[in-house]
Amino acid sequence: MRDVFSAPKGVPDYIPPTSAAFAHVRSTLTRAAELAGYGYIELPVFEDTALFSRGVGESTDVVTKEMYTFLDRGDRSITLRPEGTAGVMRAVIEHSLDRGSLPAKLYYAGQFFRAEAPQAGRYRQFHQVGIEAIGIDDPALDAEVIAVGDAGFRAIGLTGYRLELTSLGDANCRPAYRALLQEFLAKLPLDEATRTRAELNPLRVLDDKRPEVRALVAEAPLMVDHLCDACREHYELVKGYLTELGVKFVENPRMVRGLDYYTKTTFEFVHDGLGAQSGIGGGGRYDGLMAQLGGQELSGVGFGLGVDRALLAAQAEGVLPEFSRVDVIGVPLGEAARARLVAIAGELRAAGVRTDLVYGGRSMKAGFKAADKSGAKLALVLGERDLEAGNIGVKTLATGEQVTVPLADVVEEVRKAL
RNA sequence: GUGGGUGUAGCUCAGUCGGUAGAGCACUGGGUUGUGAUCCCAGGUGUCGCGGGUUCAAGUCCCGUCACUCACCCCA
Repeated sequence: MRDVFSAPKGVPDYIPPTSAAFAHVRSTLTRAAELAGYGYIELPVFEDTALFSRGVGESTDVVTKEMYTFLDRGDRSITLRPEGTAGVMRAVIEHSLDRGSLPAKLYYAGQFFRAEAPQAGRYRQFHQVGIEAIGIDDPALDAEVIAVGDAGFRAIGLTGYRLELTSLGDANCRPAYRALLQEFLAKLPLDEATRTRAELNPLRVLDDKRPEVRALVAEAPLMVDHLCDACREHYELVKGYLTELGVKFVENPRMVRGLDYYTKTTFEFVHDGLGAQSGIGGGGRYDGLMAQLGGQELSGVGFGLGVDRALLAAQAEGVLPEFSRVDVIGVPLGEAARARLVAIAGELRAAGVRTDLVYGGRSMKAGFKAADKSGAKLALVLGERDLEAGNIGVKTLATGEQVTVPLADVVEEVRKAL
């Protein structure tokens, strides 16, 4: 084999026909956001490194060991965005969207980057569709955000996932709980790495997958049992609204997210058909983030949905439709016919019909093979005899039926037959 | 960063006891002059991941290395 270039480690290429399914999944998710009144925001894929270290949190793995960070030509520290919320908050503050009508409801779609060891469903460049509702702390908004994610996955056709929900408390009640949990964890015979994690972010120990650790923390105190009155009421209301919305959920009081900014409502969409990387989306409310990034003291709520993983889930469930790239393909017999079909293809495209031609002066048989493989519904067959008669053949490839129509009417006839 | 698995044609893979590499699919052309999917015929490619070692002889055995992959960790 020749020495050819390959894509960087852990970076997926999506090529036809899979790329059509990928685009479909992404647009289905963004459509769900649009249906709830979220406006599109287009942001850079790199930002000031400090935006993420301060926004996402210094104690997270994302910041400590997974960021693509480099110095640009002006010796500024730049980082390829590892998640979407910090950038949205930066833009909201910079453009004073928080001074307008609230909540500011925004959605985005694009690439994100984390330098992890790749494995099934985990890439170094991955795609997310995300939404953020900023500026109002209303449990109904939490429920809306969750429902939008759920609606997006449903619209793709997914059914094999569950929504896990919990509350992480807020600045009033979490510090006390955190101390309580740390006290509990300090008494356990944990290995060194886990002990370090217990100091840095004790909640994360509750989410450990190793059976021996799970057993150790089985009796650990849980945040949901130590919520302050305000957080408890908020959580109860979110659950009530979700029920109103018909969104099913299960409570998972041990759920922890990888980003430090979450408070109160926190959720994750988990799919069982994907192997180890089972989270297809997640999010929650973040009370302190905007102030942390130099903005007002305003709360927000949002999610990030994994497009790559949603695609894997859809493939695993077998719910993706077939995607064709063209509707009509012209099969020319001879030079004069080719010239005429080139013109007809232009007319059809202008009329909104996806049209391709068989190129390369191939034989009739090869032409029809190519037409068959194109996935087109109709083939336009044109030869010298038809030209003289002023006709063209319109063939339905699936059935083999062919009708002859006047050349002058071809666009109209094609549109009728599609 | 830590473990396991796998590297042979564009793809999926076979290759026995060491004897200089095969199948299917895909692709292209043809099967009588204007009709595809089935069928038949024909056509091509490999530094057997890479580097060393053992041997008369290595895809096959040994060592190293790289890549891919799955899992841990973490997460979309």
